[in-house]
Amino acid sequence: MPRSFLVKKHFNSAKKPNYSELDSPTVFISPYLYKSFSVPAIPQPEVLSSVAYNPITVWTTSSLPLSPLPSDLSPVSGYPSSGSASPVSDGDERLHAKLSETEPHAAEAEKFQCALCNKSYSTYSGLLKHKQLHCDAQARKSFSCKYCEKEYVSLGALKMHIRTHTLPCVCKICGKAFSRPWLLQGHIRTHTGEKPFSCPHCSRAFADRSNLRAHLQTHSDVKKYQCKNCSKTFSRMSLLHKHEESGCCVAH
DNA sequence: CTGGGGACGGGGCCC
DNA sequence: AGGGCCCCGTCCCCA
Repeated sequence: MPRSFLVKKHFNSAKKPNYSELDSPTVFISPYLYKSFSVPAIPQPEVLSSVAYNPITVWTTSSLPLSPLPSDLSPVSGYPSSGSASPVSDGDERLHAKLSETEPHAAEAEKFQCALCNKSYSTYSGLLKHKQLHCDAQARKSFSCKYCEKEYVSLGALKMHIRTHTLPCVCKICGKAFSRPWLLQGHIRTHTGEKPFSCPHCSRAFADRSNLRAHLQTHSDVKKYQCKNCSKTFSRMSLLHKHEESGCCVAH
């Protein structure tokens, strides 16, 4: 289940909360976040610099079946290089890697399932965290959000969640508010035009790392998301979903 | 209609 | 424990 399905959505005009109605104190982002204003030139962050990529990667069907991104897209965790037909997050790979090191029984079990909600996790620690944040909360004292119906077993988790309501990080330029400082940082780039994440294959640059990742898919003949029926591939899951819903695949 | 970009949210992990 | 960062995923908009 996509994580974002758990998230409260704002549609159309309602997508943008009326920040003036928020009753919690607003904390303007600290000035250091604006340091980049004086640097219009596009820096190359270490994590996505051209150095981090293979100089030119020709993504062909034979060389990169379904995960045609450079394996070293992110020097932190690496990009999924699995040939699996279904997208596998590098987070999963990290978990699996950790699994093999610390969870000897996980290899056989494959998954750790919550007895209460049946949600599965690839690591025991993941399951534990899930139970702490969600299911065990049902049986223990929980911290309830005053803005919605969500409950958390830890105050920290609740505080983090409440930020999505209070949006304490406010853009000094346009007044738009965000739940987390780094979201504001990304937003500020829309004002400054800063696009630190450059595509190694074309001249495009992006303000958002995730958008660069999606863009990289467009350079691939075989993209990450494949239709099970006609084998056509798509750069984004949403496009695959549209494709499937369009009735292309009769069998579907 | 399709594909791509912009923007943003939450979970997971690390420090 | 809490904050920061990364990643995945989604929605909206536009060409």
